[in-house]
Amino acid sequence: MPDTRSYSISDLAAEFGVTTRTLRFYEEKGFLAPERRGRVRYFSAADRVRLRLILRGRRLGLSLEESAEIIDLYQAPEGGKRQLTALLGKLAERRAQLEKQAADLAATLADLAGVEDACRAALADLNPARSR
Amino acid sequence: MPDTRSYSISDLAAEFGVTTRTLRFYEEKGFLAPERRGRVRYFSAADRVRLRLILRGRRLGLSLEESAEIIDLYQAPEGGKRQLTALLGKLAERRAQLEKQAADLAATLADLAGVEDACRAALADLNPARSR
DNA sequence: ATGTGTATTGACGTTAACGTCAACGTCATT
DNA sequence: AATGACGTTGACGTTAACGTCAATACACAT
Repeated sequence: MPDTRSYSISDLAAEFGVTTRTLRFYEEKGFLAPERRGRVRYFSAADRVRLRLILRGRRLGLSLEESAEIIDLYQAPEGGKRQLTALLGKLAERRAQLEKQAADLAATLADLAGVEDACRAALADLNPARSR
Repeated sequence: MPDTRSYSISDLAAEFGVTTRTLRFYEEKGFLAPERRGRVRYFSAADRVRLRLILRGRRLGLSLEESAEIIDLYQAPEGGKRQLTALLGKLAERRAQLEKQAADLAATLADLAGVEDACRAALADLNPARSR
């Protein structure tokens, strides 16, 4: 069974720690497309996954546009040689960017680790009794 | 010699690929504090390093405030036990956030790698002659 | 003296990503 | 019939991080 359950707007909002306004905004901008019965929104499991990915992108500092573009790549292994080659190009671009970001991240973490060490050393110096 | 050279605003802008407006904005907000002779700005090597760190933070999706806070941590291993402990707390927070980001990044890269594989497979399928 | 280049300070404009109302409908309870 | 809980659509407000002028200053070369 393909998980036929649906989620209300406040279900999803609560689960992911965003406001309903955010979800309506995402729909308005085309980043989400929940089913509509009357005016009411019903989010599917697929919508939920998509939201999760969008928020992951957000935590990475990507714009909603960028997140959406990447997510669309996930669904795209179709088309002729031309399309596939173009897709590979886009993937390479993204990968390069994300890998640069990973490098920046590693550098920052290393810097913080350095400070943390110095900090512990200073603390130990300050209280030589119970070192460790 | 402690690298006594100084940089003009457009020097730095060109080197880091930002506009002079950006640098003035950073000063206005207190993220940079170049020397002033008359009205003209002279950026030191230290200013340059700080800018580099700010931009690194920016690439990570941090706000300027956040970058500045982190950078200030770098200069902070001073003060009494109370200060040091507080600093360690902040460092732990930051590290947690950045490590979550690293996880998100890894997941995204893995997803992209999956698409890339599928894409290559599709291409190979499409042209069985010269595989590899 | 006139231009050319680089610097400055306002000051208003812009975009993304929502926040914050207001005004309203619907359904289940009380 | 009224109260709440949840949903809806506008529509205007907000913040960060600059962009985009305009007007001005200063140094130097022609």
